[in-house]
Amino acid sequence: MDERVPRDFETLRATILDRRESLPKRIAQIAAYALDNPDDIAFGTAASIAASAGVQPSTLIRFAQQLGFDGFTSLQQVFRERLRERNSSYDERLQALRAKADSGAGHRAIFDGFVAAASTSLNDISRTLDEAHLEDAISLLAKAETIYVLAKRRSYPVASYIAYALGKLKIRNQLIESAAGLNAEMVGFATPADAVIAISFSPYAPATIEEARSISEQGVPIVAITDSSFSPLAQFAKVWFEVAEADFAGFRSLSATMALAMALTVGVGEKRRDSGKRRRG
Amino acid sequence: MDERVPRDFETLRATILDRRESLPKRIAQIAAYALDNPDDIAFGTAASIAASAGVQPSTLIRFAQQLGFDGFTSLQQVFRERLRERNSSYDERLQALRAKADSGAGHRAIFDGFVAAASTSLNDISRTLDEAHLEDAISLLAKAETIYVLAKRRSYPVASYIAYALGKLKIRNQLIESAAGLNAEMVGFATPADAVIAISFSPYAPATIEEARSISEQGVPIVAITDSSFSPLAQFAKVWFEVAEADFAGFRSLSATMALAMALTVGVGEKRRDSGKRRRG
DNA sequence: TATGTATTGGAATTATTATTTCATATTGAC
DNA sequence: GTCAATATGAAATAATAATTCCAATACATA
Repeated sequence: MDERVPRDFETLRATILDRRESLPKRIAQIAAYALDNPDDIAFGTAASIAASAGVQPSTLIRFAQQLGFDGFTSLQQVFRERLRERNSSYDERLQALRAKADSGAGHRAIFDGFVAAASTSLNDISRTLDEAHLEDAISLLAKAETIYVLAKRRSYPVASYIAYALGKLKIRNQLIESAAGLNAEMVGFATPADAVIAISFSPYAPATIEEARSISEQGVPIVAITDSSFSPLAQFAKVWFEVAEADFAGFRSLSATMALAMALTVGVGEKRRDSGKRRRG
Repeated sequence: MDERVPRDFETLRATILDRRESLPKRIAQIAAYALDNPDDIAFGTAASIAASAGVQPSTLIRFAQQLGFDGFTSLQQVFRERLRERNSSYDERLQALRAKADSGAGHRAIFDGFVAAASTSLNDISRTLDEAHLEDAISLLAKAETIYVLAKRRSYPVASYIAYALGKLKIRNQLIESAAGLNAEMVGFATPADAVIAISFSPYAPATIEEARSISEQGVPIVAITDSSFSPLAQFAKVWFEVAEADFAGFRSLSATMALAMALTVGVGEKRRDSGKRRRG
């Protein structure tokens, strides 16, 4: 028999979702209950679970068998394993990660190091983010006709994600790429009715700074994401955010910057939807 | 009787620690085991736990009774409740944040949501990453003459960061961009001596899949980062990673993918340096 | 509508597991 | 060293829980 039994929760979940349509009524009922209340499956007895889900214990067993398990008990193992793996608290794990990464034990340690750096950065930013700045930045950007997105090198991935997200939200935007010498002209099109998101970290890419200066001289408001108050970007910006990313193996995390970037993007999307409603309503 | 039975894990833990000195030998043994392996207590049977701890089942029951429980079963409830709460905290927090953001509770909630999604994703991946796959992927990539990086749309920011990092590490690489119809030719240059990092998540960009297929038919080994075993990328890949990113407000986090991408990149850098040393030394 | 097939409910059966019991061992006080 | 009190081991027993079975029902097909 090539019947492949799901051994981890995610596979199991996918399998259930996949077959959902073809399941008999009562089996589907217990399937839905299982995905909605995985903890109950992990700890309950066949009888108690069946009762909560409104079916007979035998149905529960048939459900398990239909998925390839030989009974309820082995299905339950998967749900228990899931809980087991989520066990240790976040801080404990982070601490363990740091220790392991420091001890330099193979490639897993490298990975752990990046995870730890990302987590640290996220922690930091959620502590230090200035809410008023966030509101200001979003208001400013929401009013813009076109949002220009300006970033090079290390910050470029963030810019490209912003551009992608703005596009999906149907917000007009222009990514200022460094393909040719066309940037200067592109920047020249911006007017005070537009706005810029500029991202740059030390060592600041000279092109980014130059373009930011030039665009701000045209009276275009800038929202900057950068790493210190000494950053040249901070001087040109109407609103700026200080984001401290932890680094590992010479590369800084992008996770905090990404989170902020997405909050700005989605925030602008929401603000536009709201004010659109208000204007129309 | 004013015998106060600990109802939550922390109280229980404190109680045990408090009485540690005065407990009989075997009871102390099971007490230590319980605090060291709380998960085993939560999921095991009296017999299996007793065996692991090196005592008789009856001792386990006596231990429970000494703490004021009326048997092993009620002691076990406390250990199960602990897991239940731990587990729900993250998912529930994310869920709560989503609800809060939906209800239009300010932009800070959106930001918090993205931070939580990123944290959750990092949490997940550091739990589920397969170390052997990581080693395989790094070995494979370290041997490549040129590393091609293939990703579109949502995954593109990751690809661009990989390309940036590879460049800084002086590792020859080629980002397959979608600027023009040149991709097909670019892909055509790859040989079995090269390698590909391909990244794609559901809904898989057709271009990515097509290019991955064609490049794998040329015998170029592929390392894929994708989101499920059903992904078409998984079929073409020599090594593939399953990364589950949490989403918020319709946008998935990239943090886990980024961490993995950086680990691959830096891992390849280290491996090359090492084997370079060996060759020269 | 008739007929075979798949699904379901509920009780009987089997299994697993917790608990109790009792014989034995250990410990500490005198 | 002896005695009493306490602790422990091992197996018997009780309890709980999973599974199976069969009759009843719903469902689809001709």
